[in-house]
Amino acid sequence: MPRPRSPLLSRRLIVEQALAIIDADGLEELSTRRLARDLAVRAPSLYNHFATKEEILDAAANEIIAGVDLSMFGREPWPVALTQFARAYRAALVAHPKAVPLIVRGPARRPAALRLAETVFGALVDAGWPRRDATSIGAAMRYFVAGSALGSFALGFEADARLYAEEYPHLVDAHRLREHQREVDERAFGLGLESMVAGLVRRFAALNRA
Amino acid sequence: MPRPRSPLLSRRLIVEQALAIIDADGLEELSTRRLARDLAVRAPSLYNHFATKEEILDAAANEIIAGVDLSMFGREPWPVALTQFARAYRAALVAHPKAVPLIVRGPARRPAALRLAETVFGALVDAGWPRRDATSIGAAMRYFVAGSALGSFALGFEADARLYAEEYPHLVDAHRLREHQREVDERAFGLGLESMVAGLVRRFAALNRA
DNA sequence: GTCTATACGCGGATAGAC
DNA sequence: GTCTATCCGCGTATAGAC
Repeated sequence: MPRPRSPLLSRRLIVEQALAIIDADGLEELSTRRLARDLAVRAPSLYNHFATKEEILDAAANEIIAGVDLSMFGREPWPVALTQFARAYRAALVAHPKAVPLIVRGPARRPAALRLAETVFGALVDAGWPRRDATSIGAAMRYFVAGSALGSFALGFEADARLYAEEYPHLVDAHRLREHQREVDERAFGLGLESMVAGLVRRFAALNRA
Repeated sequence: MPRPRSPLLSRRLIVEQALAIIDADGLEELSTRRLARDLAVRAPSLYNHFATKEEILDAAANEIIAGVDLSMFGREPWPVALTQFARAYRAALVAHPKAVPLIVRGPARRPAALRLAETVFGALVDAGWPRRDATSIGAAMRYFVAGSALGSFALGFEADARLYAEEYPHLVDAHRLREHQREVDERAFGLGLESMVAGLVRRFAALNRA
């Protein structure tokens, strides 16, 4: 098949299909050959739209971050906005759990990720936080959200009860964590998030007393 | 070279070299060929000691977790112990930052990781935390520590000042984050950790008042 | 029972025809 | 702008020397 009348591919089509493959079968299964096959072309054609596979992954990561709701900043008091943001951030990552390793690399030059950083940092500074603390809070949020979305805590344990029974007495019920995976992970995220924000509120008050 | 008099390889040697390669050049560079070359053997020889490459990675992950100090539990009040543990946990992961994706998978059947879970969970329950909350706290700690060790916040930003100047006014100084990477990331971890523990102390007090 | 030699299939990427 | 052909390196698997 020589050059077609109208392009068979586009950056948008490629990114969409890449995300679909990642969501369905994981990052390891995303190969240029597989991606091309699902788009009904040959692998080298992809290189007319992206210089490397890396660029395709970068575009997919930007797409995910672009979906994070940031509208609470400037509309809610900072502790409320921060909590809502963390939940929205986590929701976006959990919607594509197999793509999380991509996002953890940082904003780099991805527009959506830079806009997110700008918004969160700006809102905290506007609320009265020192710039240095605002940076720390933004970073801490990313640590916690990314860590929670990267890998389930509950799924890290085997379903085999005998594994724990003898040697790990406190973990006698650990084999049941998998059954309640969603609930266990969301409860842990909620507890950690609320605790961290409560601690920040205390610190903010102490800061303004001084 | 036929069969040598004494074995050239051992599980310990292989795991040590694997960690050295990961630390030096990253997970992607760890191939069986590279690993074998650095050990002065041929790649297939590795399969006499490990069934798959996956098993080698698993053993490396266990080695890292085995280095986490847990002695503070049962010796310090739980808020102090939890804080010290989180710092020790992070230190172990930061010593092998490129191996963090391995550890985030959870304890599975790795003895050192199971011992860690057993110790942390047991200490919290012994201190008076409900089992469900103790699970959440253990999970939240893992989220935060893994997220912080997985990828630097500071290094996620480019050193190019022009990237931020026009479109992201609040990020005018973001290009300098890289210069102070260690300090920025450690300060953020400390702020998040102290805030979370402070919030947990509050919650614990409320729990015991009820 | 440990290592060597060798082969297979698949990965990312490039050159050049059309 | 997509194709064919091709390169190199990866993990895996098996046969056989000793």
